[in-house]
Amino acid sequence: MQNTLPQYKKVYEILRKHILEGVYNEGDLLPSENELCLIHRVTRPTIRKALDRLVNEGYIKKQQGKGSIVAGRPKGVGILSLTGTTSAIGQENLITKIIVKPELRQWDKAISFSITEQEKEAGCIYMERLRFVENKPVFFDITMIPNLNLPRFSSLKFENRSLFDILRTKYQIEVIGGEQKIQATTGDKKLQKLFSVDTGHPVLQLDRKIETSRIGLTIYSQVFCNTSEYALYGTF
Amino acid sequence: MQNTLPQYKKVYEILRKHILEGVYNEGDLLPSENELCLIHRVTRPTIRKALDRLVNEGYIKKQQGKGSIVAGRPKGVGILSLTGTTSAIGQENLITKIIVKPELRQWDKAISFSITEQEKEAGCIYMERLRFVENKPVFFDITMIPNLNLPRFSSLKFENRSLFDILRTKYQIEVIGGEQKIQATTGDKKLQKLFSVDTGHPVLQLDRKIETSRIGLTIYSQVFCNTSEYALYGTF
DNA sequence: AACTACAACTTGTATATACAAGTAATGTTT
DNA sequence: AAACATTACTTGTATATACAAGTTGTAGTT
Repeated sequence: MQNTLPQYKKVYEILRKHILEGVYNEGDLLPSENELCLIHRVTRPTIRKALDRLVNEGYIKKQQGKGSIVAGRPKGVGILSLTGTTSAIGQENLITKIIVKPELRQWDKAISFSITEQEKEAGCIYMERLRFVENKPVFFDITMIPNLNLPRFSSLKFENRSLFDILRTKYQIEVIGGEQKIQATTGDKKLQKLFSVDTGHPVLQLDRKIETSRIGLTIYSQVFCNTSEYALYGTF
Repeated sequence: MQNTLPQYKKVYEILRKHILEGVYNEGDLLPSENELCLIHRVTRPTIRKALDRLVNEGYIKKQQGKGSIVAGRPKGVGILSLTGTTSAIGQENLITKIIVKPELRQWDKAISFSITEQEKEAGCIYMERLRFVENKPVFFDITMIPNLNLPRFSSLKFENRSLFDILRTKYQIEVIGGEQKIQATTGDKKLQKLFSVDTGHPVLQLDRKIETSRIGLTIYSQVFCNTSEYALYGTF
């Protein structure tokens, strides 16, 4: 039997999708909470829980006496404050090429965060992806996930879906926090080739440790960005 | 009669204060939701609303069946999500040298955000500061503030105080949001000299536009970081 | 025409209740 | 002693209800 999502999450997913797909546009009012109750056949506290989350993530703003105003694309979602590359750039502009398909391997020695014994034993699902913005390689992502109870994960298709979308919808795993280090470096030979740049070209490097709602499941990610044409952008 | 805070906010304020003051320490469990109900004489949904906020801001983490675990330090600090350099590094480790004292001048052409007519007319208070971490130059800040009703600003001492502390305490101006661009570059000659690095040394560059609670007052800032020894660190 | 008061909406806060689901310690059986 | 089942906790989800407070349009008054 499939884990059924709680109602408020279902509503959240639907509304979020509708906002992203333009069913509601920036400045529009969502249906009132009472209307949403009727539409989704739940009570107001449940609707409000879904809306709270949309507010938190910047999809809508609420105004007492007026309604829920659609803010458009999520704000505050530059790659700096968020977890995924996709959410930072927007799915439509981002083409992904898998360099290394998800595979089980030992943990890389070069990881800049320390991992637990449990993670070490479980091994690591490793993947490398190169992401293109307007047909130019801009991001190179290395993702490492401990192999803990993620059935059929390696067989999933990542081409143009966000890793975190998949985790959220398929496994009910959500990001609850994390830490990151950021620095300017000169990429190594491999990176220079991937980005088609000269030796000494400055590259942005982000090392991230991303905690999830599943206990013990921490995702490690390393992102390199060629910022010479596309600077990272974010709000706060 | 003073605006009374809603109950869930009162509870939030109390718990937050207790966490910051060490009444509860990192790893401790908060009293259970039912205990908190008795303590604060409210019902569970009210307590849960207060806890939700603490979770959102990273003060606690919840685990079903177990309890609310105190996470300790406030999250979301770190230069990437915050406004000032001081708040990211901590005042005690940061020594500041003024390269260009606050002076009135025309706006720099090189500013990477567009400014309004009003700002242009008012002119710009310009300053440059070099910041040392453990006696090594790590940050170079350029700050530009429109000259709008900030009496005696130029005569203030900035040596070891945060700009934003001064704005808050002297002028009651607070940061309400902003946007930033971040990229990896190779610094120019001037920067290489300031940082004592070779040509081609990668440097992190942040361009920021910081909105304040005073209408029309937007602060523009450019920060260069030599991340070769001190990577920027942040949580989210 | 301009203002006022009201009515009908909206979201915000709070209570009371119920059951589901996860955790941990305890007691029982093997 | 080890494995299992029970129990008493914890947080998670959901409903039903009530009233407060802010917004907006409308009808009535000046």
